[in-house]
Amino acid sequence: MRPQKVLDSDMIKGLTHVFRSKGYDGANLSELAEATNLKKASLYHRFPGGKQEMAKTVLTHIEKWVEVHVLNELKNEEVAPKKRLVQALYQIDSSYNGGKETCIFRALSLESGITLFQQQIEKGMQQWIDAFESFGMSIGLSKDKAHELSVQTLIDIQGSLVVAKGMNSPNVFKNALKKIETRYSL
Amino acid sequence: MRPQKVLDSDMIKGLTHVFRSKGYDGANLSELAEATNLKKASLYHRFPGGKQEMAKTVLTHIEKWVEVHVLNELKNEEVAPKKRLVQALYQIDSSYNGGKETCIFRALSLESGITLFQQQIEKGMQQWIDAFESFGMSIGLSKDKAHELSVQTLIDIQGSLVVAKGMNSPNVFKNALKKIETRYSL
DNA sequence: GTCTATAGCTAGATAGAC
DNA sequence: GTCTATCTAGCTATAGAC
Repeated sequence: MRPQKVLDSDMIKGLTHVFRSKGYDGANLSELAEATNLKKASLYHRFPGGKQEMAKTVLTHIEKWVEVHVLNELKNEEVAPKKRLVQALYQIDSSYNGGKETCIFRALSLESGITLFQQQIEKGMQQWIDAFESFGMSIGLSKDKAHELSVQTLIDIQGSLVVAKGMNSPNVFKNALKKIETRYSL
Repeated sequence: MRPQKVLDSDMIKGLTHVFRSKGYDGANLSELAEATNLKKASLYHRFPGGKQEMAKTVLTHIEKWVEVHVLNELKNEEVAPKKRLVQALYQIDSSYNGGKETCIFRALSLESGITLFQQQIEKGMQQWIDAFESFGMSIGLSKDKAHELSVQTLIDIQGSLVVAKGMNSPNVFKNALKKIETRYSL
């Protein structure tokens, strides 16, 4: 077996960046190849399922990232609630590059993307809601209240990213993160 | 002059639907032609600037819609504040088909779209913020508070549309609209 | 596993008849 | 103003050498 020229992790990083900024239709293979430092045919060797498999892999990879950096962080009862929340929000902030990057769920939510990835997107969003919901309950909120707040948290993140992008003001996202913190009033 | 086969208003309606659901890259001319009940060449006759001009026209048209159905509605001091707000939210609800349709700003906010339409999208979002901000002030909120609430309102609308689409649950949007109403506590 | 070269197709856009 | 027919460039994907 000949060694890979590019590590899986680096390759996925490149694919992620392109799909996030361009969406599914807007991402073309020339760009995906360039972003991964591979040629088109090599990408097809690694992803026999083509562009669709590439996007799916990106979604799966992000799912794992969220599990580690959001879900587990929020659940870590060895750390004080406030600190847990702050740390999770910090991770979120940097993963969206302070509001300058788009969310992959949104980027893949236009018709062609949602048709192909509805299940994974739904699961991914549910993961966020579950994470914040269980955090809310761990600090003593009722299940209903915790659920409501977790949905609002996801809405705040997604909405502020859309507005930050559209108005070219990453601060809208930054402020939304601060507001999320205050909503949990710790 | 030979009469138009399709009215401007109907044509724009068709274009709007395609761009909203597919985004700029995902919308292709065959579909745009089909949705407008015209052939490709006829579309080019009406839009010499091609696809870009079509999308730009859609944005301009929506800008006008918002001015009439959101801005003017919220400003109409002949109607009681609560009623004004409820009416505006009702218009918003039906324009997004109860959370099933995507927002044009979001659909055109991926890289190729934002590159072409940044200015118009920014202006369009500012219009929403101004509308709700002046409404907030008209019911006695401070300028700062009114501004904060107006930004939150736009975030709630955009975010709930993203989540509603991703989770295939239009109710997320419906609930967000209700919450917006309560936030103005009238 | 990676590459060059290319197949096969569809995209956006145009020419010219009616 | 609308249409059929067509151009060219770009797309996804594959073949086959190394």
